[in-house]
Amino acid sequence: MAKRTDMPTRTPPAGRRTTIRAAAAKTPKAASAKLAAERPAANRAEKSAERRAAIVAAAMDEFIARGFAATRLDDVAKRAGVAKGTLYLHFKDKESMFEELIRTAVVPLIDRMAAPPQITGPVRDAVERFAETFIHEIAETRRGDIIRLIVAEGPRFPAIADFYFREVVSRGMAAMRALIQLAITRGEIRQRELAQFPQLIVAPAIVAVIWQSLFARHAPLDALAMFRVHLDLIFGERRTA
Amino acid sequence: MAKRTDMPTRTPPAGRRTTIRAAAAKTPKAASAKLAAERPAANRAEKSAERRAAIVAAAMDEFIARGFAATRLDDVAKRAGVAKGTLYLHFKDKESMFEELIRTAVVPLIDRMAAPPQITGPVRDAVERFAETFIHEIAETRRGDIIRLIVAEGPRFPAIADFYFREVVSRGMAAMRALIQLAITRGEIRQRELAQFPQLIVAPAIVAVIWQSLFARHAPLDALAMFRVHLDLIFGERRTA
DNA sequence: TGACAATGACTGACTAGTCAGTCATTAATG
DNA sequence: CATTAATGACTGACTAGTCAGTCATTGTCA
Repeated sequence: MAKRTDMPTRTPPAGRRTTIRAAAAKTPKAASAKLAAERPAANRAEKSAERRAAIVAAAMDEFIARGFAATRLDDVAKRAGVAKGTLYLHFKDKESMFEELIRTAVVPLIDRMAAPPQITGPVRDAVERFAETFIHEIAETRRGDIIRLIVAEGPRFPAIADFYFREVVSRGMAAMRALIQLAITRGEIRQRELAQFPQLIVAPAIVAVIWQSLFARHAPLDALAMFRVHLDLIFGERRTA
Repeated sequence: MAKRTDMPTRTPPAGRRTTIRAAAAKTPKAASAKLAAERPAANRAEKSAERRAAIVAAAMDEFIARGFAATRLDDVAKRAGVAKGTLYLHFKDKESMFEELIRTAVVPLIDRMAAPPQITGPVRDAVERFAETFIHEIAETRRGDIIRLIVAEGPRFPAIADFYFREVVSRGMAAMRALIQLAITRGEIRQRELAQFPQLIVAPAIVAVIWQSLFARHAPLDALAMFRVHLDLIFGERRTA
């Protein structure tokens, strides 16, 4: 396989940067203003957390771009601006790194979904707000790539597929089903069978995510407009917004 | 250690060393012997075609199960019952093998889709027949895994994503759009905007494919029933035929 | 406060494999 | 027997994971 060809903005050779001798007004407690010239105050714990964050970000980029098997930890380290050994101070091995990464990345999804749906008006409005959030913050951002990554690697990482199903899919399905049922009792939705297949509500969003990854360059997709038409199908057409 | 981070249980080395002349002579264990024995009247061209088919089938299994990067050609050869060198008599390298494989596998999709939609009754019936075919022959078979494979590897194989978009997606979209427009003029579909997003028609089918790969074990999905509800949303409810 | 010691985060050369692709040798075919 | 097909041992490039050593930071003491 070809080696890296991109690798934008080569990060400097890590935090060697000794002898900076910044004219920092030394605080009484921390005489550690040497390396901390760049950032205000960074003690050991903070720096470690920063490094970990850098590793996580770098690993995310690489895994998304190449998938699990084709990602080289040397590249992750280089992109994070650390030595390879440092990776192993934060993660047991490549596989744990990958799984932990996915888990971390999925948490925002869960939080977003766990927010109470705010049903102060028509159910359709709640669903539409939900869809706007999803499309704006997931389908059109890097989080969408994570969903694609789960689809791609799920079969080889059952632990990840299980986790995702348990934490996101089944919960989201339950929430959707409740919403559908509410809408049915209110007379907003006529198809009672829809409650059996909450997947139908979110299917266009999933397709939008995939489309953006694979075909955006061929034919850009206005995911939100598409979803609004989809809602018209479910709730019946309506004019005002 | 090294890169033995793969999950699949490594197949044991099996019978090693020594050119086993005797074995090939008596039992149909050896692949070459088997082929020759089963098809007595196989000439060179036929045998070559058979071998190629065996390689294609084996490679498909491996690529689907492991993805491109994690698939070992040694395993493909073993599964196909040929030596590794034989692979290179049929394919230039691993990458060509993968791309050619996808292309080969996608042809049936195209053929299926290219079949004239047979609009002798309501448009809904045509779409429903189409969906039945799709779900029965793709979502519930190995071809569905190929779609997942394209989703998984597409970003790293633009040639494949391009090919798939050109040969399947854009054609399918055009066909769907024509169908929608016909249904609109006939009054079967009310939402005129649907013609702008033919993706909405097939979205549940795509989701079904992904669901089968990832979550079937957690919660089996009756894809056909789901699609019928979906069609009710689009065409309006109707009692079963 | 300044000097020295202890700590442990970080490094990167190195080990122990792995695997795509090659090619000399052997088998099959016509 | 002359070709062509097939084989599988071999090579070399590549990479996950390790670990002995470095040095910035922190703690201690006068």
